[in-house]
Amino acid sequence: MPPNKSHKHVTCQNCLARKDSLFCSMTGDDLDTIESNKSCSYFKKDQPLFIEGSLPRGVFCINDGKVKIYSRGEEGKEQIIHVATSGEIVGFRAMFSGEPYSVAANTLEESNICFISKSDFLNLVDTNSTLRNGILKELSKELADRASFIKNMAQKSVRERLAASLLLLDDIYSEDYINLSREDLANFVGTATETLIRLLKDFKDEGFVKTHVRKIEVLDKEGLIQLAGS
Amino acid sequence: MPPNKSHKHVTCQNCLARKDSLFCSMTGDDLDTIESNKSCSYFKKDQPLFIEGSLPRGVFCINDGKVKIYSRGEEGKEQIIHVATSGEIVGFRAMFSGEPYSVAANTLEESNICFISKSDFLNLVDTNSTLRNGILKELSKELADRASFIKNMAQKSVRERLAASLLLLDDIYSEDYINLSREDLANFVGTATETLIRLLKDFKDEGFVKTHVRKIEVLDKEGLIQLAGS
DNA sequence: TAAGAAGTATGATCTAGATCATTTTTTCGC
DNA sequence: GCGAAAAAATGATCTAGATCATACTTCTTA
Repeated sequence: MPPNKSHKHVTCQNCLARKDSLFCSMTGDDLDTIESNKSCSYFKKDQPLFIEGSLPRGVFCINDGKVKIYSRGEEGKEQIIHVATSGEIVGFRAMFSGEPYSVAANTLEESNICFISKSDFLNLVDTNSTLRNGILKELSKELADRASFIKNMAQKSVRERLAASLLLLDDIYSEDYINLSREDLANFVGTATETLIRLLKDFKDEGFVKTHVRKIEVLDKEGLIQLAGS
Repeated sequence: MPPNKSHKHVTCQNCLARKDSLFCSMTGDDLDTIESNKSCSYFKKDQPLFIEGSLPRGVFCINDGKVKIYSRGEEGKEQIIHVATSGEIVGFRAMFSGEPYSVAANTLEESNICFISKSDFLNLVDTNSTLRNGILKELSKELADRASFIKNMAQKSVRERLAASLLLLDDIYSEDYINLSREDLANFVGTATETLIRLLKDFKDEGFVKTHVRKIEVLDKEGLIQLAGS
């Protein structure tokens, strides 16, 4: 029986996730404003935060849980762009572009997620230059990440990409085992589910990972780094 | 004989490219500051603006010409992420992230490009909120573009990607024919040069494009849109 | 706790596209 | 304008990985 996360109200002041987030340096006053205007909800597994094409009303702040950011191709196949975890703020890109969401976001597991309205968030960004600089920095880093994502997609084999993805996910899941369905993992790596399953089996046989039913334990980081290449 | 662009000094005030750029709304004072601090140079074809891993000293503002933004894979193969044209400001991502360039930039043809130092640029961003918002918007849009780039890479065939790329480049080269080497085009589409050449031949046979030696004229936009899919 | 559904696994087959080799065309420095 | 070198084109071959079919396992929930 998994620990029941269910709903619990977390105040911004006490939010443990905040220290890892863009809001880490937020001062008393700003924090109070957000705290009194935010709403906090419990999400079950695989619930949408927003869908592709809809208009953003605010940003989501992950207190606890995991969220996949993805885009759906013509035949409905998802490409997962990012897996967000506690402390991350999701959906602020569309806040600035003024355009509808170009991606969708769903919870990957039970999660506690707060919501801050567009106006509250934009006010904050406008008045708090530390936050603003943090956001510029964050956007820039993501842009760099995506450039290398594109390069890997174009030039690396599925085997190499799987190794790189497992390392990345191992970081995101930190002390836990990686907990994604084979299909989600395939959609992150950018391959067919069957291919992913076969390669994962190879990785097991070669001692890089161990599976606990659907969860994946990384055994040999060094080996995977080797395999993933530059 | 191509028109000789060679060096010409352009003032920010008279810069025709500015109206399409992030600097479009810049006011007299800010403009004067930049004008007196910028430097303006003529670049020959295939000269680097900056290389992967080096530290940024400022941003580049394309007055006239084309610049490829790319990243090099293990075996040296380039993945072109973006082709920048007049009015675009190149290299401002790394300005905010505080990290070395994660990509490189080279001219694709003779170009006139101005340089604005890091401190001048950051000052401007800090004091000019219109510019700042423009930059946030621009970063966000690029992030969305790259998400769809990733999806296309993962899910579309080379044929579909070539169609999409030609449409994109046709826009960038606006009134001119697309002018990229087959190798650069292949590195943009994310395929082998031979494969690109073969597919381009198919496109010629099917009447979508016409080639003028190395230059490519798009004949049937609608057809390419059809082919490129969503 | 049983049955259905969803997820995982494996096998067989097929092809888009990479790779290597060679020829032809274009470009560019002298 | 000429010769070398780079770029473009074409042909032959090979394989990573997609797709389709089916079976097995693990979750759900009645």
